[in-house]
Amino acid sequence: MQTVNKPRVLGLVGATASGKTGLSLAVAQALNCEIVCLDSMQIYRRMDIGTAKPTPDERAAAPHHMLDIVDPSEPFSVAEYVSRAHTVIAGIISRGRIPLLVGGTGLYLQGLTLPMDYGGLPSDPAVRERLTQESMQLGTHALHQRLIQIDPPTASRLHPHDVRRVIRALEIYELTGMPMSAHRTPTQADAPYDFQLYAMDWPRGELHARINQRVDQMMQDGLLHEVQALLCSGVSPNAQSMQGLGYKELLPVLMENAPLETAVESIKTGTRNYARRQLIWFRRDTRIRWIASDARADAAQMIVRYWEENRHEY
RNA sequence: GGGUAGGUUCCCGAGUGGCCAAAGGGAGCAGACUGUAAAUCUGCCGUCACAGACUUCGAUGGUUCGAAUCCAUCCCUGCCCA
Repeated sequence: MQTVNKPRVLGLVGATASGKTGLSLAVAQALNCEIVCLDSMQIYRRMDIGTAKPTPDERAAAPHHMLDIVDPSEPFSVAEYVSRAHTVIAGIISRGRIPLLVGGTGLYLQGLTLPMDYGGLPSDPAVRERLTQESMQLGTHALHQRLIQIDPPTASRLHPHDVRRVIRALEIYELTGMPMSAHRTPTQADAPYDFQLYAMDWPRGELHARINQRVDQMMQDGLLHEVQALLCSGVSPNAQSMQGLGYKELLPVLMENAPLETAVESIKTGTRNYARRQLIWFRRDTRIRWIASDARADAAQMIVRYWEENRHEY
């Protein structure tokens, strides 16, 4: 393939609560890896319990990167993640060690894989704001109609209700003068690394049980206090970080005295839904090797063996 | 024991004679996805040999051309009185 001269990168992806962290530590120690967080919420400081961030002990087992890199009151984006992660990965490689991506944010993996062409185009707050206003006044359908005029291929690809994407498509046109569909679409061949990816496969029912259990554990560990502390420190309830699972559901409990039980219940269902979306996303990534339930125990050894066997292939 | 409000498809919950396999929501399942992605959005969701047929709305029987909707009896649940 064309991956011959590309640096190799290990990756452990998959649904929440599928056991990525534990496995990552085993692999990292066996191969002398440095772990790179691939998670859109663990990047935030002071959000430890709700994001199931690796503990200090776990972090001591191997170097971790891309954790605690932004303040919860600040916004963050894929592109920002990608550019910082590329730097981190390059550093690890230059140190002669192996980068091990660990996390469940599919879009971030895609960003690392494919150059984000017009994705390199920052969102213009003014344009974004104006389009958002328009969508509220004229309705989302009106914006979609406009998109049909300027960029038929993208308009037909996007559902009229998908405001977020319709707005971004319009934004790209306004900012570049070129419709979204006219920009070139990056392919797998553009990937800067040779990825070796794994994900843990679980029977759906078992995964759900693990999720429920994990949420209960988070509550016991003081998730409510964590959210409260964030609010007290001045983080706005509207902050992007507060949209995270486990955070957004507890806000009404703290601010409006909503019942805790139902909030916890909705964290669980929200997390289950999220896991399903992660699975759907990763399922279509043919590079990923799925570790079956019965192979879970030897997963680390298998990953290590495979890595070493392929060392001299190029 | 008396009174009263109810029992609807996995859950909540509309529906009070035909337009009802039955609104809506949730769950579940499938899918989309390029600068908010733990987000945003879409589809399916009684069964089947599925442009049609079949079985459902606590149970049984009845009224009617026709009932989840009306009547009778019975079973169960909440609340109030005793």
